[in-house]
Amino acid sequence: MSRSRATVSIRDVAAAAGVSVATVSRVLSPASPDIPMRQATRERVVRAIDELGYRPNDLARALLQQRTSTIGLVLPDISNPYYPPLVRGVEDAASAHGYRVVLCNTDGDPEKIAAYLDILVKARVDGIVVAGGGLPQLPGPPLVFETYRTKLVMVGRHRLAHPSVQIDNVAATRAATAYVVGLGHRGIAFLGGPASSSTARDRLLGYREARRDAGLPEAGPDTVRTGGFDERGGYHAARSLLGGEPPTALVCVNDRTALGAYAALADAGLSIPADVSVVGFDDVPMASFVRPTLTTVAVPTYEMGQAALRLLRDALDGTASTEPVLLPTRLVVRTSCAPPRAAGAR
Amino acid sequence: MSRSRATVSIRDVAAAAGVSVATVSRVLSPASPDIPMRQATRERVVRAIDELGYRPNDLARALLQQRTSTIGLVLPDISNPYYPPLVRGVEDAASAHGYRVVLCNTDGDPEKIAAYLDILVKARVDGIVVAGGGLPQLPGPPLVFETYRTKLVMVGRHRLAHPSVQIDNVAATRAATAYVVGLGHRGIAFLGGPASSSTARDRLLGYREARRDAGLPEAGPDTVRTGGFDERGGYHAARSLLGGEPPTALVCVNDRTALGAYAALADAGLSIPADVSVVGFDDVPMASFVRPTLTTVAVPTYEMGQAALRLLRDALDGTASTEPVLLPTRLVVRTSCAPPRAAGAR
DNA sequence: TTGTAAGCGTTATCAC
DNA sequence: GTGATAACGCTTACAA
Repeated sequence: MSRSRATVSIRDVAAAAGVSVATVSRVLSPASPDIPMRQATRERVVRAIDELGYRPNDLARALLQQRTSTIGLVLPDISNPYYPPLVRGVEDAASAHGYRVVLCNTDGDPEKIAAYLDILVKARVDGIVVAGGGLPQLPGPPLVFETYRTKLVMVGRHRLAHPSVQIDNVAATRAATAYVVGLGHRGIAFLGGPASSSTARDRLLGYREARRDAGLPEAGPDTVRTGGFDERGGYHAARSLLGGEPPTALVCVNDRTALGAYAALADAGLSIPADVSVVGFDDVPMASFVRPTLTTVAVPTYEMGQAALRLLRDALDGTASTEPVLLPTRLVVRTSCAPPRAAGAR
Repeated sequence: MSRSRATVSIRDVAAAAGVSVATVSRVLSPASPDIPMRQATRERVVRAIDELGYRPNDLARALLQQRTSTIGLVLPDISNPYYPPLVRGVEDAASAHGYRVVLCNTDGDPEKIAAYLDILVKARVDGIVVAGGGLPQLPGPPLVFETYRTKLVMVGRHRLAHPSVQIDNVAATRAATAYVVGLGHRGIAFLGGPASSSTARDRLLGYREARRDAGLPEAGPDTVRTGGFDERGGYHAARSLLGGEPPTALVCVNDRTALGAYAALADAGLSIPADVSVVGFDDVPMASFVRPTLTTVAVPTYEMGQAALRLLRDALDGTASTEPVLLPTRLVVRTSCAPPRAAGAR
């Protein structure tokens, strides 16, 4: 009555049911069905819980059990359309196994990354999924994670001894490029992606390898335009390429870049695929709704998220390998590519 | 040495520094600078912290202080491109004020919503931001939130006595429709949005009001096509509309729907805006990169996220009003609208 | 079948 | 200036 404690705790339930806190705890325990208890007691406790609207405090439980059932998800920017499916993959798998997900947008900024990792360790998350890189730049060996038994799983390329989910960017881009080569293209440019990104570097490498496979000359600066990862970057990269003799095909570092190129091509009065063929990467939802529909490499982003959480659970069980898990990509042929106007001309 | 405790705790630091745990706590306290302490002591503690790689346990702190510095963010689906900017708005503001964000995708499913709210209460989050509705369908009065002093803030329309951030969907769609009316259009259809969504209903209402303003006949089923909120929904809605006498302008419930309509129009050999004008809603990033660029209503999504977190902080301070905070929208005129081919014909 | 009590890692209130 | 110690809300031996 006087000075009632703020919220409802297990003690209030115990008092209301006329039992000890241990008994209440037993009713709430996951092993409850196996715990011998008088039926009447159990019912009294359940009733008290209902009436008081009691919700057990997970903090206290976590403190005792040394696990929070919480994981951190660290990525550059959820606004990048590449990430939402990944996030859902992680979250769906996480919630299916009783984990909560703390979202951390870092913009790829090493300082923000470091700050978030610190926060997550202090929150004693059971594990952390890191997508989009940025970790290798961390100062010093991250033994903090060992100290607090925080498991790390990476999505994408990295140089650390942690489990990871990846795709073969080199092979996928090589195959995508080979596809336009097979269509008869020779003037093939590569568009977008900052050199600072290992993903972009891998895709560029795949493009170079495909050129070599096809006996095309080494790609020079005239056929490779680096830039951003987004529509704007693709737009400007494509524009700058259209100045000289325009290529007949564009291999883009990702779909956003490709969609930016679509806009640049339209503005230049060039038609896809009659004048220029375009290939993307990622297969974002828009890829099948632009016209012409975009031929692109489908990345199993959602599945990568799921796989990352599975790896995290394995790591928590002590049964995780640091051997990267490679998920398959697939070239989705749609309508943005066609043979060049005058195949073989020149 | 023997049976060393698993992780490093404040006690280990105290032992290493040869002080009491209270002293370590004082060094770590936010008020540390104001606490009188011998410089040498402080230094010894700091050194011990560094050497042991100690990170204070936020759970223990939270348990004691009755606040977790964590908030829940409940929304239908992060994969819906409308949400990422909102999420970033919330998260940026949250992290700026020391809050962690737990992400909860519900697919709008009442059961998932209820389950997540329960989880969040058990996690003793300080507050919850609910976007995308679905709450009113919860069974019974949510007095659990009162019991555990969990503050709720809504983004979008709702019928609950909680603070909220909203936009005026009716007025915005009315203005957008008035814009195409002003261009001379009379055959104006409304596309997409399930009737179950209050947002969709509001936008439809705005469309109807604009028709009335313009002296157009009440919209019948032939001019209103409900459906999904996404590209697919827009595509099919537009297709079904193109059967009879096609409208000269399409007012779409959102940009995804509009982009779906773009595809349907292209497939039907109709050109935008020569044959049909299109207006969207939301101003997602793609809107300025499709060709023709999409005329649409810009929604300050990121700012809404920020505002939601501000409201949550106000609520935690006890200084929040349940009066909805209305953020302004803006019609962004681009190139998807033009006067109808034969203005006034018929 | 149920209760008592120790302890998870902190902070805050007293003493000294 | 610094140190004991009692909470915070729970789970889990161990007793009864």
